[in-house]
Amino acid sequence: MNLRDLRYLLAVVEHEHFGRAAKACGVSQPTLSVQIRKLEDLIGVTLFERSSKTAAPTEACLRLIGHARAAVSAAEAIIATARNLRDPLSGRFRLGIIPTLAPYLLPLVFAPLRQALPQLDLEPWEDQTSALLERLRAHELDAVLLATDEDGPDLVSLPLFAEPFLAALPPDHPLAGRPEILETDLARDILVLADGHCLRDQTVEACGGDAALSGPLRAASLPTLLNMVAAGYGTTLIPGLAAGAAQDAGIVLRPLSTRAGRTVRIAWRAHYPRRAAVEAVGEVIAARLKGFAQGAAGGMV
Amino acid sequence: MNLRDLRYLLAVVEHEHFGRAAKACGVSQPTLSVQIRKLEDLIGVTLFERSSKTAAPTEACLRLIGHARAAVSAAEAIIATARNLRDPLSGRFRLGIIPTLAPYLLPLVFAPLRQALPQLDLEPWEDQTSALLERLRAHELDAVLLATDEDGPDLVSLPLFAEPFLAALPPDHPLAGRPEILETDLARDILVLADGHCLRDQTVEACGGDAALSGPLRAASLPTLLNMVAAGYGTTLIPGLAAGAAQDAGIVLRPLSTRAGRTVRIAWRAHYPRRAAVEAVGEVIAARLKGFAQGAAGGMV
DNA sequence: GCAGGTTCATAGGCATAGCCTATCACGGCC
DNA sequence: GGCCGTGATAGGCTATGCCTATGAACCTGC
Repeated sequence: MNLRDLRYLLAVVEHEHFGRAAKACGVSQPTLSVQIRKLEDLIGVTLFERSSKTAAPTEACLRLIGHARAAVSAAEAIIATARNLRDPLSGRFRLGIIPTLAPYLLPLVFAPLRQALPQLDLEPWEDQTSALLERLRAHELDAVLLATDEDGPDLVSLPLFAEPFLAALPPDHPLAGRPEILETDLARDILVLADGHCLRDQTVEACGGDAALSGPLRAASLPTLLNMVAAGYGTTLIPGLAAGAAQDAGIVLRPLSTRAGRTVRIAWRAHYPRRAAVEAVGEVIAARLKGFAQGAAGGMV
Repeated sequence: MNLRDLRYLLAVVEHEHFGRAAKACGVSQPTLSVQIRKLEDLIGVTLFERSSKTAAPTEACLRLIGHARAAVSAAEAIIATARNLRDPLSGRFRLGIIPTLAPYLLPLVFAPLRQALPQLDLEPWEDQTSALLERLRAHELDAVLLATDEDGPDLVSLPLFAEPFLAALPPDHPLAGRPEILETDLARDILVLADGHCLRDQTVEACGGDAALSGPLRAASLPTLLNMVAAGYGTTLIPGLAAGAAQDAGIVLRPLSTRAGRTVRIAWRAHYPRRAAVEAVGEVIAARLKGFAQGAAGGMV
């Protein structure tokens, strides 16, 4: 059976006349006659009582056309729905973001994204890098924002902006008077995040290995870590976008003499079909953060 | 768009794998790939994210498959419904019957019809010949039972049984003593039905023209006419099947010396597709009435 | 009663859509 | 690097759907 046949059927039911129905369908009358006959043979039911005057739908035909109408309109609904879905810059877009980035980046980019991509229904999802990559590979996310470097050949990514690290010190810390800090000087009393946070590993690496990181404290989140630093438990490195929050907590920030930092990327599956959406989102974020790397040293965005 | 394509689409959604979906559809994998690709081109939406591992439905695809399922199941409903409608001996059957026949014939044939054609949903419709033919031609009836001879080339008919006329007399009528009656002897005080009843015209004709039919009374129905005869207003001819009712009314019945009568036929449109149903109904009625012409002279069925 | 205009059905020819097999291209995995 | 898996592509065949032309049945009007 064919949707075309059902359209023919409905046309003949409507016109009760093969010739006029054929004209309405844009085909010749013989075409319609043959196709209707085939349909009758297929379903084993005579659909029309033909005479030299007219083609009257049989009782059986009238019982069937409800279903025929349903099939045809469902097909039309597919076309109509597809038309709305056609724009890759519209629809749901599930974006994974790491926890050390989300609370500081989202407030900056939410409004610009809404303005630049009004049809895109952005759904942020916050989790650590490995969990995000798992969800991305499972098609549960459309793209992720990461601060790490590699994720495998099945994914591709685009760098968005560079984010410098800053030394975060309690106000009364011995190093607080210096204009810049050397990371290795922090190692003595540095505090880090819990396992799984990429920022933890980057902090450890910047400070020259994990030898000194023996403290019992592993902050579950960056805000907690900032509070601990403010309370004088130790020092840490923070990503530049968190500078505002750190200063609000009463923490002294100093640039690193090495200018160490991390690069934030947007990553997605290599086969993901809405690449245009990913790139548009990335572009808006990159534009909003343009020049951030320079300005961030002063603690501003 | 084609229902086949939608079936392919649903199969790939279900299996998330072109090869297995192809096997499920009974076609080759390239066939499926090409058709899905065409569908994507047609609706302008990427339906699957292909990789070397699997074919994952896109968000847009998942929004569309509801409609696709609706279309496919509507098509299947057509097939299923058609299967039930396929038997011409099932379904509604609207049978028109003339008023001088309906009340006497229906009680005889209703049970046999129910038994012989249990799937046939018989709907009797009582009206005079011309109205019945009009409804029949308008496809509002499937067949009609008539006692006249001709109805035009667009209709065909089949004789079912012969029904003799009987002379109906008040018990105290001068002719009541005779064993048989000559129709022309009835003409003096004969009563007839209202215009439109075929029995009226047949009575007039049997009694030798309308010369004597000057009475003001034109009974609207046969039971009324019987009551008038029983009350001594005059005589009449009745169809054999009404013998029982006439005797119950206290009327004397006598055979006609000419053995005049009428033939009851079933008629239907020449193009009517359920000829088998018409013939089956006719056959049951004819079988029930077999031998009636002989027995009817004695007032029995 | 027969010509002319309906109706739908049929026949023959043509284009193409759909299918198959064979093969390619890519990626993952020993 | 070879091997298996995935889906995509190419070429050839067939069936199907379409057209025009024609036929058969029927009505209508002269």
